[in-house]
Amino acid sequence: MPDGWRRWTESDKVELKGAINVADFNDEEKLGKADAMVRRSPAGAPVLHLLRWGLVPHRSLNPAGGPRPINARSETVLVKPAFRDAFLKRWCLIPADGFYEWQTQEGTKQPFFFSDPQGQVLALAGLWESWRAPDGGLLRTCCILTTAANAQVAPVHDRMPLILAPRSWATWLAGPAGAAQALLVPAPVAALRGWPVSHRVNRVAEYGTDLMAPVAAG
DNA sequence: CCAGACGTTGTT
DNA sequence: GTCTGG
DNA sequence: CCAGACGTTGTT
DNA sequence: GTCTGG
Repeated sequence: MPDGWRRWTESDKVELKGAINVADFNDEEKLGKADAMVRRSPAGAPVLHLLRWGLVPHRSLNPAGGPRPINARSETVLVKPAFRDAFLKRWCLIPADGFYEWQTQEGTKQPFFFSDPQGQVLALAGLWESWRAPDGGLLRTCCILTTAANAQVAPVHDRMPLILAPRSWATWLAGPAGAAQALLVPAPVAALRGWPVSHRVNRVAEYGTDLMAPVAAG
């Protein structure tokens, strides 16, 4: 592992909240001073840094008003103006205990939580942008890449985050010009486990690891 | 050329 | 900024 | 994605 | 029904 790197630790897991949740990533009190994401530094060495959830394009006039996409399709990221520049220059890894997907069943939506079978924190492939505020401050934002669901997630939903195994982290952060293109694929089938969770997860105000707890479906 | 959009998920 | 649509 | 709102006046 | 906010 290169200088400046470290694996996600248990404290990361605690501080970084459970899974992808917009409210969490935008709530500075909940995030505290935790560094939420790994990104590549200008010098090339990966560093931990806080990025805010929801990509604000560099050209944005009003970050509060315009779209702030939280997902970018890996299949089209290179040809979409909104993502192309970030895809070519600004990569990050976004730690998450897991992610939620919703299964549509006869008019209802059942949320599921997916995570690493050994409970390790996942690294999601992300892009980031830097936006210069009128007062001179920088707003750094990010989004994740999505890909087709693997065989485990597919029964629930046809899309899922792009998950990178530790051995691929360096390649991703080195940039998609090279082998990173090959990383834009669904996770291996054995890489995830999933179960139904409470509908409480639907409320962005709800927060905490208890949202990941298994419940009976329905 | 200019004007206007620029993203994803989902789909009863 | 850069792409698409007209 | 889901939850929750769904308005107007005036001002810069 | 459709839009915005999180």
